[in-house]
Amino acid sequence: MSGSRRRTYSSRAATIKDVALEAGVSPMTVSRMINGKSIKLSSIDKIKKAIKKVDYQPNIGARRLSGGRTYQFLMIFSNQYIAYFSELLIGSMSACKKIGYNLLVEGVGDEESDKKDSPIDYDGIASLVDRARVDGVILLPPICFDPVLLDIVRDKAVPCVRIAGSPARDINLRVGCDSFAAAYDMTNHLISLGHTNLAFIKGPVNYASSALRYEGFVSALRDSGLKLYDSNIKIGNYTVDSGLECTLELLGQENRPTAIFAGDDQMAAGALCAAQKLSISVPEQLSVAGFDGAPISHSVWPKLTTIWQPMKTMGEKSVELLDSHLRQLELGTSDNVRTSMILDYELKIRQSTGSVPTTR
Amino acid sequence: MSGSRRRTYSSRAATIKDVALEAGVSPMTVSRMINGKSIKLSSIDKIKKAIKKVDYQPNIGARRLSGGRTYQFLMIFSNQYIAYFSELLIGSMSACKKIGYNLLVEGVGDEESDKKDSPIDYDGIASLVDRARVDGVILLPPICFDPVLLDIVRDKAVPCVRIAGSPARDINLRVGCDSFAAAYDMTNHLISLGHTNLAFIKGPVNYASSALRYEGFVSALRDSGLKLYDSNIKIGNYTVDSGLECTLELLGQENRPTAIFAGDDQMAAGALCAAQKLSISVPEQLSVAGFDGAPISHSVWPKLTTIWQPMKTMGEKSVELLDSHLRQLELGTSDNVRTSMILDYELKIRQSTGSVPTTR
DNA sequence: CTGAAAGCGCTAACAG
DNA sequence: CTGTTAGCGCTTTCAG
Repeated sequence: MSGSRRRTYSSRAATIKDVALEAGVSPMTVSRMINGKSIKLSSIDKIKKAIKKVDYQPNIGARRLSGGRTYQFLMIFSNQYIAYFSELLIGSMSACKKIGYNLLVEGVGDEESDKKDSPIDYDGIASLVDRARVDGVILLPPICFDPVLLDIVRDKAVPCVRIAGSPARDINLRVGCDSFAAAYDMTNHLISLGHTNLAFIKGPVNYASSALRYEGFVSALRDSGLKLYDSNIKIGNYTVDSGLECTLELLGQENRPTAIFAGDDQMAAGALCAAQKLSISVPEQLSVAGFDGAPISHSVWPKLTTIWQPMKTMGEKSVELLDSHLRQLELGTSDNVRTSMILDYELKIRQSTGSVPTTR
Repeated sequence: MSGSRRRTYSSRAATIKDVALEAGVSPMTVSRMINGKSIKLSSIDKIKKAIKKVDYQPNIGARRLSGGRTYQFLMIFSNQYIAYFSELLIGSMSACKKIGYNLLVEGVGDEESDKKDSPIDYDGIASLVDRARVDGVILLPPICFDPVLLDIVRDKAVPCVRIAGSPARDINLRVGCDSFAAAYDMTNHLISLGHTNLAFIKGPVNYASSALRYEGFVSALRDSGLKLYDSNIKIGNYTVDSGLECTLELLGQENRPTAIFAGDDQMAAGALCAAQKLSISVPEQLSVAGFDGAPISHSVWPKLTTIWQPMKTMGEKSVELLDSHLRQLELGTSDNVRTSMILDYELKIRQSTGSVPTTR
């Protein structure tokens, strides 16, 4: 008969009491120390040693139960882009696990039809985005541009980090890449290949990222003294089909472009489809570039030249940012500063871009 | 002055007490009901209604603190297929949320190179797959076929559900689709289009799903009295590149097939690439079919005819299966039965398959 | 089959 | 700066 009280499993994990006993202080002092509250004289060392000695790890369950925090973060994403964000999700989950947090994930928007104007269940979200339920919110693009959602977050006054290419509204926390610079770089790559007649497929006009990417394109053109034809600007909606249609239009005109820079990889894949339909070979007769480094970018042929973004890291950083913000809030450290964490992107040159065709 | 006691935030979340009050029973009865313990007379209905009315959701922290369970499930997947499983992941997460569980997600295998034989960190996994840490494990393909992993799970004696097309080893819980039937159906679709010279690209030989899909293909051929040429069977590894290579070989031979059925959508996409490379138009000169209904299947052109599987539902069901198994264990209900939950697939006929070419 | 009592590990509130 | 007290929401005893 094993004399264990409850679980048949191994020995009980160390608690704050064990640490207190070992260090010769009260449990409360240990608790404060762990939470970085006010300062203790010299006992700080004793406690640290005690923690190590008994191998103490806080019990989230208990913390959540007693403290004001929920130890939960909520990530909100658009169903439409779920496959694209899986890496980011994994990154956030692993970061959460590290700091003893739980990650809730909520998809919004209609999965079947993205035709409708606003299929977002704002009320449902509002009930989730609440300090009583979560300590913080992570907003993924493109819903991080949604004004209604932004209002909800501000009204609920819950800490929030946006994963986006630009600052916005009242949300101070952000992690992202420099979309402008990335688009600028990509455009220069195209220009360095000899292209002078470039086209751009923008994303939806209400997404800030679309604008930034477009601006980067325009700036690079301007800085190289190249002309930008109005007819070379199309607007898609980040879907393969829209990329296909826009490209069909682009290639149907006289003096058609020799390089198409799509605002994202989906549309770039669509551009590839269009080229195929018209029997225009890529990259020999047409260069196509994407943006995002999405899985699809290496599932098509030719593989897409694109801007790769560190999705996993972005997921991790967003959680860490939220956590450190929370700590500062707790300590009362003033923290009304905008914090943007800008990560490095990578220009991935693959097979979909090449020199400008010589035969005209 | 708002009279709230602790948090300045909105109203407190519903507890078991609220439910008890609403239903007119003691909290204990509610607790028992939630845990499926012994049966209550008629109050079972009242409690159910009360739960809905007050919008009650169990507090994991509290449960974990008092009970012997960890209220955590662990999902293990292969990094390589992360994008494909995002839907499944979301399904599992939402199911977990519903039953008050926390979902841990662990990716295994090298992300960069899938060349190495076995880049799986078995020791790391072993320390996670432990009753003391998680109440159950969900194994995704293809790692759910990994013998070492299967051994670990059995040794740790932790409840486990596999998402797979076939039963295996000592793991009793499974959710999946009937891969054999699906492949059989797809093959018949191809045959009904008039094709008589069909090829198949198998997945890795050590995956049970590969074998089943192949068997379905072979059976359909046999049942239609069609001949199967050895040269029309190729083996890929579920990547675009392997699909491309296999197809190149397939189309390079004399008397080449008019339809290619790839074991998954990635390889089917590769087949499309190969056709494009050889200027063979799909579906006019060649039909291509995939399997999985992965995101990529509608990102390519022409869109892939494929077998769609209800990934989200599979994710949900896997959690529910684990949960009900746990309940039965707790109740002492004998439960050494194999439980397979087989979900419906759908044959999605899209643009990559068509009638057999008339011009030969 | 049901209820009451106790306690899981931790932290907010209040004293010292 | 520190300790005491109480209680978070739930489940495990243990009585009815």
